[in-house]
Order: sequence, then structure tokens, then C-alpha cells
Amino acid sequence: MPSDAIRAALIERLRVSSAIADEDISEIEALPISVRQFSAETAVVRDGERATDCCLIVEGFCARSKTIASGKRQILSLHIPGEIPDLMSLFLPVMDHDLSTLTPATLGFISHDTLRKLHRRRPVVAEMFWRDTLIDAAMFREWIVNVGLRPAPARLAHVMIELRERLRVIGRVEGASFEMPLTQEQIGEALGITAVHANRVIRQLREEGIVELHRGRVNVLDEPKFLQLADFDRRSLHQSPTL
Amino acid sequence: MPSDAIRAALIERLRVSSAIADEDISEIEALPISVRQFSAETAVVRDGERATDCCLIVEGFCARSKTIASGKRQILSLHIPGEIPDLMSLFLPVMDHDLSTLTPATLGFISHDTLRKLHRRRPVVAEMFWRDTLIDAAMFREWIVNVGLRPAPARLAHVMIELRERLRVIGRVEGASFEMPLTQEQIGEALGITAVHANRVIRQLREEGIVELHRGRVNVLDEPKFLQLADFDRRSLHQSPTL
DNA sequence: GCCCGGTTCCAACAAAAGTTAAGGACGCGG
DNA sequence: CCGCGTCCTTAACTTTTGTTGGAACCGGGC
Repeated sequence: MPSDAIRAALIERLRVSSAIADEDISEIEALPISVRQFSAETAVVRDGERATDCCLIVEGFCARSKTIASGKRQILSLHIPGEIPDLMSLFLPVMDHDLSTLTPATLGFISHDTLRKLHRRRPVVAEMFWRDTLIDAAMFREWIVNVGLRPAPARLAHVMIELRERLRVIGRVEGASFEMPLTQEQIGEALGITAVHANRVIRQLREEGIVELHRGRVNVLDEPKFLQLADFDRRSLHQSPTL
Repeated sequence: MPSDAIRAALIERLRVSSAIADEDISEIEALPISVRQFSAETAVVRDGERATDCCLIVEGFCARSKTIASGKRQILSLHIPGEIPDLMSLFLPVMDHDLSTLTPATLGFISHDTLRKLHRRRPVVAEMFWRDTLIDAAMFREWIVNVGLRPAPARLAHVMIELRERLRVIGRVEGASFEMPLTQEQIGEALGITAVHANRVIRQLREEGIVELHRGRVNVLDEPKFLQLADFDRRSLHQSPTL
């Protein structure tokens, strides 16, 4: 894979959320990145570990999660190519959650040292990455609301639309359909419900002709109903530098 | 109120979570802060507004929350003296949630401009504040887990202990008792349950002799049971510079 | 082609949480 | 000291979600 293809999605995404100068782009293009392949369902960094690198998703899907004493797992966020899901480890190096792949994935690792040096050289880039971690936090706020006060069908629709709108930025939505490679077990973990209930909810949305989910792919049947059910606020994605 | 008293809690808290040099402390002590009084239950910044200052809590309790279309409200976090709950507005100036007081409060406002200039002058301070916003995000992750997969009694115990351990740092825990000035309605909004159910849960914990809650004050009756129920992991508070 | 493991799907029952409604305690202002 | 409003409290009932257990499906490896 050519070097710029590795960085393409990242830069595309940063452009969408921050105003960014050409010189800063060249700095990012010059960043040394070491690329590794991961298979599906593999831990990248674990809760409690001390991270020394940040991880750029080049290809594939990842998720962050926490496991509590009872053994139950909560998925905190889903991640797609161009994102750096553990940027927070730069200044909070001991992980308080797991980062793992959902699908086979290509990941690029950038060392904390490199990033810190870049920040000292270019404060504007630091602010851009800072902003990126703040958007990450904003999505957690949204996730709290989703899990805390929406009924299960709305939760599912909301996570689907959030994912879709992020996939759209990197050109991965095909008409009414897009990828969401989670098992029903994992969907339950994301929504704070059991896998059985996740199955009920998926069936219900299918029977109501709103959306169907088959083999890790979402197919929207009735967009207006879908949007209304999800109660989605586009602002929460912070996909605009002016906000 | 003398100027250093305003900054005391902030510096105390920063010391706990980051290693911090004396020169940087003097910079923070020199920060121009304009102080204002707020009564209880008042909005400080609203969802959708553009912030131009960050807000330091000098005295009193605050909460951040989001309200969805159906009118239901989710509390995202509780805040105590020494914290800057809207630090995120520095690089995400359009608020995506509300910040409001729970009790009468004294708040100090620091302009974004001032903070940005300080950051350019002292990158280490910038990194310290960045770290602060990352800890904020870490607490959101913990909140997701709480709301997503713990049963209601454990949720309540968990929020209580999280609050207590933060109050402890600023010397506000008296033996087995500490302040938690929320109505049962607000407790419900924090836990993602109804006020009626919040009442049921509070009663249950009282009847089991674990903890009682009366007029905004928590009184722990059985500490071991309380800790076990809450399933609390001290690491999530990030109260150590080495982590 | 066929077995095997993981998913998906489903039904019956149990538990947790939401809803509605109403009385009681308490603090504040007249 | 009384009246009013807010919060707390409780009960009865409904709905949502969890639990258990099992059958059908599907893809990959032998």
C-alpha cells in the first residue's frame, strides 16, 4: 500500500473537522508510520497496558470497550479508517479500556515521541489533534444519552446513523446500504442490552420496514422513519471546522 | 474572596493528576479570572451557544446534561470546586450540551484568548489542560459503562463513590458522609432511570443498611457492602500523574 | 459432501423499570 | 401560622428487558 493511501483517510477526516494549512498536511504526510496487519476480533491495546504509540486505522473496523467485574462488556465507540481511536493515550498512556479489531484490519502505529515532537514544532497541529480528542469526548456524551434514555429500537437506529454519517465522509456508503460488521452479541454490548433483546429489536425494525441488517450490512428501507426513530442530531459529529 | 483562594482548588486538583512545575503554577495564579455568582438550578452555558470563556467552579456544584427531542434529560457529569467543566469549549466552542448549577455557585470565567496565549507561551501547561480534557473523556467512558450495564442500585452506588473520591481530594468528605445535592429527579436523570425508580432504589439501599441519602447528603452505613455494590475502579479517576 | 462452531432466531417465563396517581413532609413567603 | 409549591414517598399496574433453552442456518475445514 502506497504511503499516501495510508494517510489519505486521516487527512480527509481532519479537513472535515478542522481548518488545516498545507504545510501542516505535509508534516502529517511525513510522519513515520509502521503498518501491521491484524485479524478480526483481536486486541490492539488492552485495559491497564501502557501505550507507547497511537494507532491509525488504515483499513477495517475497530471498537473500544470496557469489561466490568461481572464479565459483562460495554462497547464505547466504533471506529473506521482514518481515525486514531487511542489518541488519548498520548497524555493518558495507561489504558482504561480495550481497543480491538472487529474485522481484519490494517493499522498504522505512530510513536508518542514523534507526535509530541511534532506538537512542539507546530502548535497548530497539536490543537488540531486536541480538537480531535474533544470530538471523541463529544461522541461519548452522545453515547451516554443513547444508552441512558432512548428505548432500545431508537438506540440501534441512532448508532447506525452515527456510523453511516461517518462512513459517508470517507466514501463508504453505497446508496441505502453500508457496512456494520458487528454480531448481534456485539450490538447488544454497544447498546447496553442482551443479545437476545438485540435480536428482538432488529427483527422489529425489519418487520416495520424501517431497516434490515444482514451479515454485517445495513440496508435502510424507509429513510424518513429511520431518521425520526434515531432522533439524530448532525451537530454531534462535529463535522464542520466552524463549530 | 482572596484571589488565591479562587485558584487553590484548581491547582490542588491539577497537582493530583499531573506533575506540574512551580513556574507553571505562577502562570496559572496570574490568570485573569472574572468571578460571578449564580443561584441554584441556573444555566451557565446552553447547548448550541458559542462559548468565549471557560468556567472554573470556585464554590458549589454543577452538572452537564443533554436534552433530547422527547424532552427527557440525561445528566452526563457532576462537577465540584476546582474543576473547569467546559474546558472543551476552548477548541469546540459551540456547546453540544448544557452546563448548569445544581446549588448556588461562585464561578470564575477565563477567556479563551487568555488560555490560548498561555498555551503558546507554555506548551507544558497546554499539555496539562489537554490531559485534563482527556480525564474528562475517561469519566464519560466510565459513565457509559455505568448507565449501560450496571443494574440501578449499582449505578447509584457507583456515582456516589465517584463523587466522594473527587470530593476527598479537595477535603470535602467528613467521615462517612459527604454532599450530593441532587433531587431524586436529577438522580434519575444521571442514572438513566425515572424519578420513581430512583426513589425505589434509594429506599432499597437504605433498607439494606448500605447507604442513606437525606437532603443532599450521603451517609454511608456499610462501607464494604457499598464498595462491592459500586464495582468501583479507582484508576478511572486518573488521580495520579504517573498513569 | 458433511460435520462443527458460531451465529441467528424464537418462544415462554421472570425480573427490572416505566407509568400513573395520590398522599405526606417540608420549607418559604404572606 | 397558614397556604402553597416542591420534593419525597408509596402502591398498583403496564411495558420493557433479561433469562433460559432450544432449533435453524451458514460457512469453513476435512
